[in-house]
Amino acid sequence: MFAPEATTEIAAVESAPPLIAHIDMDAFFVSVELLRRPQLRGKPVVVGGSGPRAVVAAASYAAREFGVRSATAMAKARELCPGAVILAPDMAAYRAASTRVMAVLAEFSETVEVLGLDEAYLDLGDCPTPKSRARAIKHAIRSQTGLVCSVGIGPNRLIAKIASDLDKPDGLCLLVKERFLDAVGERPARLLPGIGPKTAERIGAIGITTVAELAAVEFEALAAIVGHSQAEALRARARGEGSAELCIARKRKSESRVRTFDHDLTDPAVMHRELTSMAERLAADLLENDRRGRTVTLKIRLRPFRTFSRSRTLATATNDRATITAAALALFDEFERDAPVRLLGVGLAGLEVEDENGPAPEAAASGKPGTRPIQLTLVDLDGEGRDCTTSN
DNA sequence: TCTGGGGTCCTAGGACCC
DNA sequence: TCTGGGGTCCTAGGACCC
Repeated sequence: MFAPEATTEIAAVESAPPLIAHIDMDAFFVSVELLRRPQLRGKPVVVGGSGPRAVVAAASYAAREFGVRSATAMAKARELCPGAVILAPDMAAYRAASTRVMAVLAEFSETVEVLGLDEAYLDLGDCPTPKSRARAIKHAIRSQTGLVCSVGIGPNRLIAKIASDLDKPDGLCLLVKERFLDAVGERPARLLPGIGPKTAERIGAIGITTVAELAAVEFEALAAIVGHSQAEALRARARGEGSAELCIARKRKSESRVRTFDHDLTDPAVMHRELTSMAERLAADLLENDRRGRTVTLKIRLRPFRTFSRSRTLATATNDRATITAAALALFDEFERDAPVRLLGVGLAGLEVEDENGPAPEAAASGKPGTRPIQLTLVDLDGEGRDCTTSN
């Protein structure tokens, strides 16, 4: 179905839109652990914390057969699968493995959008033989890292992502737009990214449970329950419509540290200590990367599970330890608690990047002193650093 | 499913300005 | 002056994703 080399260009113009591949590592954290513990292959293995409130970070396929999934409470996971081997997360190892995987992907395309540690989109352009390209990618990842992935190929990000999920693990699936509803129309609408438990329940209330039903729903009926804007987005997704633009240099917009306590806290002095410690770690990391932000956010979760946030925007961006700590403690002291505290967190939003070229664009635009403000502003307008979130 | 940690985007109301 | 409309910023909460 794909044109031979000589007519590639014509084929691309006529029918073949640029193709996107979605690469999704299979049971990533577990698979990294298995590299150094090969004797556990095929067994139920769970990566997760050990505290009373820990959850599963990753489960092997053998463990999934017992009903253990990501985000299952560890206590529940042990109950479901008493024979599971439980391993503590080793994020440094997973980050290192992720870096190796992404390096392999970079050999195949200049345009790679990394999403988290275990996923990426890759622009295949008008590749005439996308399936053999995908096989080559899978083979390279396996031979260079020892890890297995699933690849989905489609005309846009949405279809590529869904395709990568259809054939897991070790999958390879190419899905064209025309066949989208044939392939997933009868599947639950929950399959679509952006439809979580709440939205699934809401649309279920008007009788929509499958992708095909969502694709065919009368617009006003859908808009009445999820709003016009979301209705538009959901229906488009159900029809396989989506963007094919990748963003290779996303800028982080906020950074935070949160902690759920093994036992709920009631002593304000202890909470002050915890907040101070988180604010200091946050500030240290921001300082190390030369990032500053203006809005300090306090996150607080009360027993049993009520979550609140309070924020304050400062006059200028900062990464100063004392400033962030003082703002977080002030927000905390102003908050009226009526129950013990399960979680506390400190965040900084509205981040600017201060890289080697000079101050962040905001600072440059507002006339603050900097080394080379004009160059940076220009680079940022049309360079790779362009913020792509607006073009989606 | 007694529910982690680190993110993103969206919505909605109020303040404030012109 | 009894009262418009648009734009932007800030705050809080919700939903979702990996």
